[in-house]
Amino acid sequence: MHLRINTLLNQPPTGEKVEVAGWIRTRRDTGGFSFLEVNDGSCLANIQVIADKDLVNYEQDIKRLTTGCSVRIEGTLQASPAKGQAVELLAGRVEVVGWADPETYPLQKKRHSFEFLREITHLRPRTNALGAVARVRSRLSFAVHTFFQKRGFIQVHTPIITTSDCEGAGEMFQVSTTRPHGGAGKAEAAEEFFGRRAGLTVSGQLQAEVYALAMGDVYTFGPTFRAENSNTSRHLAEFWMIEPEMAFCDLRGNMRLAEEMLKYCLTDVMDNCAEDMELFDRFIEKGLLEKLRGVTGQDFAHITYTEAVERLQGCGKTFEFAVQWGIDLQSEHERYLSEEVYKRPLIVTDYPAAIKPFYMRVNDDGKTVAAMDILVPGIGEIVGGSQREERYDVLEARMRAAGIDPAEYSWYLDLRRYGSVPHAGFGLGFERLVQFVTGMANIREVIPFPRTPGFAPC
RNA sequence: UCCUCGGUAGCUCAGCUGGUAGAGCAGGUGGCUGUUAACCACCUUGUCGGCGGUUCGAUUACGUCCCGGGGAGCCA
Repeated sequence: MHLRINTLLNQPPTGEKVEVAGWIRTRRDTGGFSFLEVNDGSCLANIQVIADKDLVNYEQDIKRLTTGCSVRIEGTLQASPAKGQAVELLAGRVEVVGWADPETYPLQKKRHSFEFLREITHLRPRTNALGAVARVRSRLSFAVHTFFQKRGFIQVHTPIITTSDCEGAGEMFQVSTTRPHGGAGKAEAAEEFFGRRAGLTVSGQLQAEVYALAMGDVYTFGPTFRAENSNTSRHLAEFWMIEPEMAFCDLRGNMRLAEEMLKYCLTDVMDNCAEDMELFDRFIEKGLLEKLRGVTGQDFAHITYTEAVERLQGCGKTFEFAVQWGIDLQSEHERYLSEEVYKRPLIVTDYPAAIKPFYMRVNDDGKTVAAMDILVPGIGEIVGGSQREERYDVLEARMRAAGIDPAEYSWYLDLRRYGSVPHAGFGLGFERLVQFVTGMANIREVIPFPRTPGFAPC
């Protein structure tokens, strides 16, 4: 039975016989033996293996080992006489499990550009940076669940195939069993598998509300799909979203939860992925750890949309797009506020009703809604949420005003007809969180298999 | 989708005003008693993103399409 390298590296060199299994990163020959750097993905560090020339297969196997070969090695853990590692493995047996022809294997023992690695999506987790991203992503996911579970939230698996659009959330991918050219002019809707138009979910929020109004505090954490033709370093056609929804909760409670959750996740990752975070801090974004500690160490800033507009109009800075009440804040405005004015996460609340979806609760002024966006330096909007409209009449009127047929959403309106309560929730793009935590510039590097317009290789 | 900059060896890039290309790394061979971006010597590698036109001749200038970077819109 082999041991994971991360556990081995944390063991004292007892001289015990152990086995590791992993992939060769580099081989260095020195006179009578070779150094092998073996990585198994359990941690950033490799284990250094000493393979002596007296090993039976030294000439025919070990001296032919190159980057990417898989090996199984039995040996004794010993203290390393040289600097660079505390322990090393003195090999007693080196078995080559799978060769990797160096003439064609694309990965080298040097740095590659992320653009190049994206072309070999299936091999890139074998690199330091992408491996670190994978571990941090996994830990973050765990932290999200831990955070909610500790607070008694119930996880709800909302549907991936849905027939209700979450208005304002972007274009849906259609789900259909009918072939594009096989319709032969028949009534297509009647042939639909679900008897009506269906698509991949753009948000689990509406269904999460269903369970919030039965179970109190719930959350969803699953894949989400947007058929938008957006080509940026912050957008994916398939991404993961975290959406808590709380009954008997207002915007204030919603904001508090979002802030606590972000702080919990950042702290957890810094505590549990120190080695990987060190890599990001050194090579990906200088000052990353300081930035993250700045987020966990102070309260988020708060400003209303109206105050933000006044502030932007009076700041003396000229923007490409003019700032005017009633028009949504542009990226440049959000960046200015979070990066230059506050220099920390900023929560903007109470947006004009006209630019927000129908389900957001109308404030007493009749012009704004109880919405909140959390803007984070470098990423922009990372959280979007609101208190939901719990008043039947107001909600129905808002739906009609938005051109939505209330009959289509009768199930949603029923939640207000029977035992309605004030409730609130938010959506957090998981990949944007991973981006913020790792400092990775492009969102395509923080999801294992990115999907963007024209790109879905495997 | 729009603006903008790019696409040259396996990778990262150089190539002035049109005359079919080069450096580092990687890879191969040999050397080296502890290396860790190993080191030293020698060697190999190209439909110059695709297509079309201009030209005696296009990697270079033109048109178009594809892909990537940066920015914008949409948003998470």
